[in-house]
Amino acid sequence: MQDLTARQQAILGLVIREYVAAATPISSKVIVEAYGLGISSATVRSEMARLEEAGYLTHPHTSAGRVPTDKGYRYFVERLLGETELPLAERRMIRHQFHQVRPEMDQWLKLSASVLAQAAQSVAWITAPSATAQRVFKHLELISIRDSLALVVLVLRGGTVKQRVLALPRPMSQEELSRMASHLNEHFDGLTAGSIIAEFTLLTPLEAQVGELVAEMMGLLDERARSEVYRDGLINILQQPEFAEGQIARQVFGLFEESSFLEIVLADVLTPAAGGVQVIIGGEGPWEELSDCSLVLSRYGVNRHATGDLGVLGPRRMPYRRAISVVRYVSSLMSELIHELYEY
Amino acid sequence: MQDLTARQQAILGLVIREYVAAATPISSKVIVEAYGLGISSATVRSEMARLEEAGYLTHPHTSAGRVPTDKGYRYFVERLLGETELPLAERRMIRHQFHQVRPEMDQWLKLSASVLAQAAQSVAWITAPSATAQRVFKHLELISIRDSLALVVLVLRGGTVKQRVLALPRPMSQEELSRMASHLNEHFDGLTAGSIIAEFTLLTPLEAQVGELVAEMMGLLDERARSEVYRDGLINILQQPEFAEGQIARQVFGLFEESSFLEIVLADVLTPAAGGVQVIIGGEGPWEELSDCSLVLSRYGVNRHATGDLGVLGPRRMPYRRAISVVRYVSSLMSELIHELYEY
DNA sequence: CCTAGCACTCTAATATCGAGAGTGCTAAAA
DNA sequence: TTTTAGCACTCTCGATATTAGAGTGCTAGG
Repeated sequence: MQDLTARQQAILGLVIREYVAAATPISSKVIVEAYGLGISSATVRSEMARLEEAGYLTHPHTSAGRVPTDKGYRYFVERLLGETELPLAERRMIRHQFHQVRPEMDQWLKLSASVLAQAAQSVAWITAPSATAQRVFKHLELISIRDSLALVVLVLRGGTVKQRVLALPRPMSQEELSRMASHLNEHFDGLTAGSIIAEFTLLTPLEAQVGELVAEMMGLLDERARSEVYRDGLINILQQPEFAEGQIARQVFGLFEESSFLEIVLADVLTPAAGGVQVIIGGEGPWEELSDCSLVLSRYGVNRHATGDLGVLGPRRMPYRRAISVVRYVSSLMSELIHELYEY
Repeated sequence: MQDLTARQQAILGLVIREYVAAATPISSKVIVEAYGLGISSATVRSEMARLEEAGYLTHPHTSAGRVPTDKGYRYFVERLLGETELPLAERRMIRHQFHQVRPEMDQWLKLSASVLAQAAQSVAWITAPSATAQRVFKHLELISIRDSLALVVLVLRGGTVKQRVLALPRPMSQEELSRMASHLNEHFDGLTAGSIIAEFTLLTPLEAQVGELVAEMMGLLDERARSEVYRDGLINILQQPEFAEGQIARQVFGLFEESSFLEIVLADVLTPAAGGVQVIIGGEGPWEELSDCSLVLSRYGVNRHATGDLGVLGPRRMPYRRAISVVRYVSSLMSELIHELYEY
């Protein structure tokens, strides 16, 4: 396909801008009235006809205005977006919010989802960062909850903390538990889950049992973290006129709630091009049910150590520039925070 | 109002049953065809007319079937419900699910919401149990995450565990931290948040700083827990024909997402009659937006120690018997689990 | 007191119609 | 060659009319 003229680009851009705002097919008249290009509606019409021929616009029916096609949106996203960095004021505000909350991962995740949803006026989600590197034991603590119930607190190198309740075979005092913990700390220091299991021969049966739990916690981290998805702005999608009739909304909703769907997105789309912001427009993705939706997503985190995914989902008629900006910014902010937290 | 005859009760019950199932006004014909009472449709009609006169049924318009009023539902819930215990098989299944997950509060809460939503085919929510009794310090652990960042793990009497990251004024080794922790454990053992603050004069500035954090964690527990609400089944409400048009669904949705709303429910409704299952039908509650919804809710937990709230929200046309059964059962199950956990 | 029968009412679905918005084309103007 | 004014044409959308039928209320007879 040969490229569009500057005027065609302008018109395509304006049609998209208007359509995103109005959610109704855009006529040539609207274009000339709203943005006085120095041309008449007839000229706009003929340009529109050419854009339609080239596949960037389409017609719901003969006497209706124009609507962008997937190809049109795609061109817009790739060629006409211009500056996509979030304005400084907004960056400041978001950053400020992050400094307001307690410096803990779940707070950040919740806030990320909220910021994304708010800024893009779409549904937003973010997965907890999961380690892509081998997990390494750092410290273990055993705390008596009551007679034969103890709390295992596990700290990994990098600062991840996990806790789990352990039923003891017999009542044990805090002193006993502390002794056992310090013994295990000596043994396990700097080891991975696999090597911990190899140590079992040197331990008492009870210690081995704790070790097994520890290894399990280390191993399970990834799966568990992956299933931890924070969502926000579900209500936003109901506001959109394309989902006014519950039918479609319900479908999307269901698909989105299903956690497996997100895993597939990650696997299929994000892995190849980790880092940048990905945009999936309407039917481009392999999901029938999402053919009326667009996704803007990105991977965040520190490569080879801890990464997660985040993004927003909205109608095809999405404010792409805004969505891309905010996804990019939140993604980089989260990466930064993780970097700080892990202090590599 | 004088009481209904047995036949009127039967007809009222059948109308409600049918209406709940069909979501469409119920005619006299349907009643005699579906449930052959030994009477004709004309008789049913005249009984219906009397029920309408008495305020239990209503007419959308002259030539439509009957629909229950709030008063009709109320009568049904209070007088016609019969056995409301969940069938044994179902109780077993639910209990089994609870024994499948890890014995941790957040797992239970998540599962509760899911079970409620599933069983009542409605939106379900549950708040984390928050202590109504004074919190008492049990144990503290300080774990080095990296140079000048430590993890504070706090265990309260009763088994609640909370963790928080603490920025240290200078780098400290694990040994130093452990020493400080054991020192603080001696000082704080068995104290409440208030008494902990009184101890500060006997401590080093750094220890006092940790103590302050601990006191804050103890004090904040309630508020924090209250804001922790688990939801499930949001999709179910979209299935209901009364919410087919996004408008109303959106309203309810928004109200429900707003956490403040739940607090009000708790305060207004549950406090007076803690324990039993409460049913709020349609416009009975003070919320304009929920005039088309019904709530079935209950408080769970161990009185004066730790209680939370749970419930389901659905259209007025709700399967009350089922909803009440499952709310009651899950509530009692959670109470039991908490009781076990706290082992009073 | 119950029921069969019937007139009456109101909805919901379908068809019809006209207004208006918007296009595509053409012929003239730039 | 490109732009524009003008106009015929098309199609949707909302309003109105029409109709079928579901369901009631009433009455009179069992």
